[in-house]
Amino acid sequence: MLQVKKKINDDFFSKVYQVTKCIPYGRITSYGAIARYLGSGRSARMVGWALNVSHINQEFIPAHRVVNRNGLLTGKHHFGNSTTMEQLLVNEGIIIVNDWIINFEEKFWDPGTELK
DNA sequence: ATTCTGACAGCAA
DNA sequence: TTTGCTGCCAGAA
Repeated sequence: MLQVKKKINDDFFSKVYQVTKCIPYGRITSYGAIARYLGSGRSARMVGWALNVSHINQEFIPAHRVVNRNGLLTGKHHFGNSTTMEQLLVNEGIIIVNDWIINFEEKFWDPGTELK
């Protein structure tokens, strides 16, 4: 059918939510890692897009644990207050200085490796 | 229907 | 090395 309405519930977004919700406490990952895990390595933008609408989701999505591959809190501005994301991460043991995750590699959590 | 944008990432110059 | 463009997919105007 032409009008096959894609259900967001079973879409790329949902996968992003699943993976994101699987991120353990005190761990972080990158958009690219998630995108790669989903099969589209270069569709990292979609991951960010999904997280953008994740706040509409009923479940709490630890989107603050998802940063770009540089370990920079690029999406901190989308958490209401610019400090919310940083606060949450710092609260989980992530060391952040000037929006940069110092122990990024240390706390990095790869869905493709950790999750299966 | 077409165009632009978007919480990225990779590659080229 | 740094800067900039392109690719990716989906949604909004």
